[in-house]
Amino acid sequence: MNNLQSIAAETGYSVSTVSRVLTGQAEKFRISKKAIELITETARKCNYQPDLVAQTLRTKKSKTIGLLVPGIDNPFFATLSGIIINMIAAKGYHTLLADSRETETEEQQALQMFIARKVDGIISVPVATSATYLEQINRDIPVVLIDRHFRKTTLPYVCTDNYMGAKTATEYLLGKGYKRILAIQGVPTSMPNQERLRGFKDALKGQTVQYAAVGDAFSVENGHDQVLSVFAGGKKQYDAIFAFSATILLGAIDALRSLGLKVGEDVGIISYDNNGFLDFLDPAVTRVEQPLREASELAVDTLFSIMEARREGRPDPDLLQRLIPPTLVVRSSC
Amino acid sequence: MNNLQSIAAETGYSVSTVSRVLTGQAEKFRISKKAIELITETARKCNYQPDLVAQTLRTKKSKTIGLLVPGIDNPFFATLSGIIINMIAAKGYHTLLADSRETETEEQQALQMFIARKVDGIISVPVATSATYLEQINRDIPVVLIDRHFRKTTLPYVCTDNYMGAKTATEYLLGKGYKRILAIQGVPTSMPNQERLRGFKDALKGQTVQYAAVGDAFSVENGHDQVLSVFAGGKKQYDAIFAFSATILLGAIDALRSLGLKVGEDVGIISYDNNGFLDFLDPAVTRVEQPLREASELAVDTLFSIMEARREGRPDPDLLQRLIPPTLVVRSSC
DNA sequence: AGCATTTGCTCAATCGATTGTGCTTTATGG
DNA sequence: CCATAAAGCACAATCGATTGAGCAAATGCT
Repeated sequence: MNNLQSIAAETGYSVSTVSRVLTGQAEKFRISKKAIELITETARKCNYQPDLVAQTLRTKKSKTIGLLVPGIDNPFFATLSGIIINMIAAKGYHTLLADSRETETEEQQALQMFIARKVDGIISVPVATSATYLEQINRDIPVVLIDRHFRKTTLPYVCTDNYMGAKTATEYLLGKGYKRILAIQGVPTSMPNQERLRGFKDALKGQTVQYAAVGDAFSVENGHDQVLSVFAGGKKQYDAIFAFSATILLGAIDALRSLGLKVGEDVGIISYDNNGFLDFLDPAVTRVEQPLREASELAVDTLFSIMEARREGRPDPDLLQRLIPPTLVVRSSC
Repeated sequence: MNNLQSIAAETGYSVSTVSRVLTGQAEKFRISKKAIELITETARKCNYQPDLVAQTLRTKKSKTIGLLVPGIDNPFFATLSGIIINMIAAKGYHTLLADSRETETEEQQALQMFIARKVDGIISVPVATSATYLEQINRDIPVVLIDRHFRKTTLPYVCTDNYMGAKTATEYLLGKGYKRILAIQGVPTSMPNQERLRGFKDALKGQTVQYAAVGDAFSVENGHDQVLSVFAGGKKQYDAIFAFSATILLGAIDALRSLGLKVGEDVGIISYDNNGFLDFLDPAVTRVEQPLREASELAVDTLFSIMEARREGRPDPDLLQRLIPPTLVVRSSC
């Protein structure tokens, strides 16, 4: 055993005294210097580590954050998770990571699990189409959304301005003189996708440009399949492609090559997402980069400030619902 | 409230009876059909969810696995984590993810945390140079190593055969007629790196080939810096480069380009790691791919079978220490 | 000396589950 | 009709911490 009881027995003090010493409440309860020293020392030499489970049960604080993403196998979310996990660790908290795999039921299960495990806060890339469930959870456990949000919600979120990003990208294509533009989109129900689509279409308003938007997933296959079916028969239907994610981009490039079309020459291409690899493709891919680190930091800080406010009985800080502007990184693919 | 007590009050039965019914031990304790139905029904309509923290405290089983990687921001480990997390989820378990950031102290802290949180098992990509600490933990909590292992250890592990992979890659380069080969390595203390280096050197034994191994991290910067300093002054010191990871590869390519050297023509290049992007570089990169999914599956299954054996008081199953052979994926970069 | 205060600690309840033991009540057998 | 067994459930301890309340001894004050 290595618990309060054993230390109490060892030192001759009671469990409560030991507890108060080791939680730093010694002076508040007027524990003698002698007791403090003896207890601290025995704890050290026994290498005592408090049982976090018991602590959680008693205090209702687990020092754990639940992180929920829709697909950890997607490099975008893997990167995002990595950043967030390290920021959480820097605050002395731990992370329970769950993957909803783009499905609402798995999302709900994960959230239930978070609750049952008494996480102190939740950071989520939501999949559901309605905010109500998360808003309800937020009454008990602070929730901050990242990357995706709901149109009207009382939940705080930090996303990048997908509308603006897509609009900028599209306008860039127009400025380059492209006249027939194909957008390949990701999950249509997700807010980033909807916003990118809106930005794409708005940029094209009033322009004499042929365009279309196809696709349904942030995946390599989707990019591949859409290009194959749209360019079927070797017709050069479009002179530019706007890929809504790097994964889509890869699939699209692959398909273009298999059709014998030269990327950047026959078909200009522009992408969304950050990915170090994009600079190493030939041609290097012009893209809309999202400030992931900044967004993550804002989200994590917001979550912790809400947690702190609630701990102290204060009202939640001002509702943060921020759209961070992305950056157009110009290379040579269009 | 939404606990056993409230359901007990609601139904008029005692907490213990409710517990036994809801944990499926009804017949074992001869609970009447009437009681079973009433309790099950009330639990359902109250949407009762057992408190996993309390359950863990009492049973010492958390249904949680601790996953420890040395750098979640590295795409390789991000992918690996993603695969493992989903496999763990499929078994009905949850994942606590920690990042040791290649440092032994952070690794130890994470492991301490796993213990304090009563994880049922640990999957780790170890950073420490000695196995003793992990072996000690393994006496209480099953530990399975993945990707990295220790030379002599009683711990089960699933790694890819890095020696063979590097040897094969190097022999491939030799077969192509390269005479001056530069290896850029990653973390020198890590077993995969040591094995790759060994394979590299063994392949060169008895060959009239000039070679060197430089570098110290699985990072883009390392690849970049090593190439710059080795090729300093525009001299074409080596006609081929063996990058020990995809990240190193990127840095190297970047540096080569900045020096005006054509990848694949002036300098042949071969890499380690799987990464979908490698096929899209120009030229597509010849590489040693590791069967990550297979390795993960083996590791997870092994962990769970050990957990099961111990639960039932059986001895651990046969010690699994497997090196899975990697695959050489031939493209056009050398 | 006598009372109040401070010091230094212990007791015991509590969080929400699980589980060994034991107590009624009803059924069974002879 | 009584003994025994089985059925059906409740009691209370337990996991390892935290925490409000309270008690005895030491000290201060007049």
